Amino acid sequence: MKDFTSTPSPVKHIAEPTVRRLSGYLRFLEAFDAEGHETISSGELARAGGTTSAQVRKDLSFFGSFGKRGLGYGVKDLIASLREILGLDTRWPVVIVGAGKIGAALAQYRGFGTHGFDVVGIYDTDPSRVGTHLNGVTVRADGDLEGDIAALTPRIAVLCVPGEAAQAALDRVVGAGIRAVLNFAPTSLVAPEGVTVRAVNMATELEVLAYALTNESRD
Amino acid sequence: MKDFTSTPSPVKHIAEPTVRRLSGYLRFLEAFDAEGHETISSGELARAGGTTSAQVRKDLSFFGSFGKRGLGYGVKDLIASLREILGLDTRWPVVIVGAGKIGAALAQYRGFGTHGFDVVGIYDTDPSRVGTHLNGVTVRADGDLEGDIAALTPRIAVLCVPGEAAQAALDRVVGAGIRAVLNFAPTSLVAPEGVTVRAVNMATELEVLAYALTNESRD
DNA sequence: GGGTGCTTGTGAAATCCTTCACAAGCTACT
DNA sequence: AGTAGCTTGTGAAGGATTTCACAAGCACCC
Ligand SMILES: NC(=O)c1ccc[n+]([C@@H]2O[C@H](COP(=O)([O-])OP(=O)(O)OC[C@H]3O[C@@H](n4cnc5c(N)ncnc54)[C@H](O)[C@@H]3O)[C@@H](O)[C@H]2O)c1
Ligand SMILES: NC(=O)c1ccc[n+]([C@@H]2O[C@H](COP(=O)([O-])OP(=O)(O)OC[C@H]3O[C@@H](n4cnc5c(N)ncnc54)[C@H](O)[C@@H]3O)[C@@H](O)[C@H]2O)c1
Repeated sequence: MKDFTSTPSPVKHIAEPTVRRLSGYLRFLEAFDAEGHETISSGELARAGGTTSAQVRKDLSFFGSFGKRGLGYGVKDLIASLREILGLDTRWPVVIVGAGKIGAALAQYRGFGTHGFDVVGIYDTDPSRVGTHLNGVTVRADGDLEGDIAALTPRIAVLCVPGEAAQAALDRVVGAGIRAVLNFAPTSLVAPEGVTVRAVNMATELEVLAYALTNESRD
Repeated sequence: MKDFTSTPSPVKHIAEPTVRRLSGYLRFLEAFDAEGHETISSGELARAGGTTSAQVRKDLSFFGSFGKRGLGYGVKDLIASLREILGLDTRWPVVIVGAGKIGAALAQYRGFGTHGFDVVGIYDTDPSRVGTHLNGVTVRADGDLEGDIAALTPRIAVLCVPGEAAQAALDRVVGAGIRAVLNFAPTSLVAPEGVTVRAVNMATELEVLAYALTNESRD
């Protein structure tokens, strides 16, 4: 054991790849649980997550001891622990900015809700879209954004506006108090310190694939 | 200079994070070029890409010397070099499997085309969707998949089918010769050696944000 | 033509992440 | 109760990536 006298919280600093893997473990465990399994070994989790058993154990050991030696991990227990670690023991209200093709698809995506995220508002500048219904949520005018964020206190915003409008949309949601943003526009945004911005960039994903195909030379 | 007598190709092995950053540089450079700038320094690129100037220079130095000391990098030259490195000096035909909300949004996404990827086919099992047009491409029956892949020789497939159907869809496109896949279903897939599968997982992205918010304790 | 100010390219150091290897611990079975 | 067979948890080693720091090079100006 280390000398933890100066760190009251048990968590020091977890790298993003680790958090991504934890999320992957959680997703597989939910399916595994639905199949009726009671326990799982680090090796099985590793195969599902595309990593190694040692990596799985290391990842989990950052947060405590969840397994039983000789047996493995209790599936339900591990799900609960991972949910708590990831901050999913509460539901997260989310706003979507931009009700175009991608914004609408996301608003109607049920996977959001089953993972603890609730779309509480979706906003668009186009008057012809305002007032339409998407999966129970009504599209509202973008002028309502600040007031709604103050009232509904979502902590995450998803940006689905055109690239030219993305930085302005980010500035607005940040100004309204949002500190975590998922950006679908293919623009790199600058955010103030303390605001986490993650980008989902289709072009980058395809380019990584193109690179892999171009350089598939060896083993 | 190193001793390269045993490596005919100048590229040894580039980590995926590096490729991702290169893709980001390229995207910013295209916008920077459109604004009429002639040159850019590693520091400017770093700020846009959320990294450091040393990182930018290291990333580029894997592939050669593209800059001029005291001046920076020629924007157009660097764009051309990055395109070649990433394998974007040719166009990539792509097939989409699943013409639902996400598949349709992607098929109509113009950003695909402007980055060198052409949607040459989109497939669905639902007879009511087959025959509809999306951005100039007609939805075809999923039975046409193998024949079309043989005829059109796309090398990348994008999976937009429900989670239960994703592994089967992967197996089919791989069987038909595809070796690079972008998966939107929230399922972890197993692919044979030599096939690159990348997953875009909304739940994971949001969970990383939730984790960041939950542990936003320290800078 | 020499000096000044910037910026690149790159070894070396530092940091971060992954893999290895094994003692410790649990269960089940004889 | 003792033993056999797995599987976890974790220091230590190993690799990989990032950061540091600085010499070398170019342009512009006086
Ligand atoms: N369609 C895709 O598959 C896809 C894929 C990846 C990324 N993207 C990106 O996602 C973004 C949206 O794409 P899309 O295909 O949904 O485009 P879209 O044109 O269908 O939708 C954009 C919507 O944003 C609205 N809008 C514009 N400015 C706004 C503002 N300031 N505030 C609120 N709403 C605003 C528009 O009225 C429109 O309804 C783009 O940046 C695009 O590059 C799209
Ligand atoms: N909608 C979103 O915003 C969103 C976001 C992230 C991930 N996803 C994932 O993307 C996938 C598709 O989501 P969606 O919202 O577009 O669902 P959807 O139901 O609108 O579309 C799925 C489509 O796939 C077709 N399909 C089913 N089996 C098929 C097969 N074997 N071959 C070809 N086509 C087949 C269906 O007919 C349907 O048209 C799902 O796995 C979902 O979890 C969706």
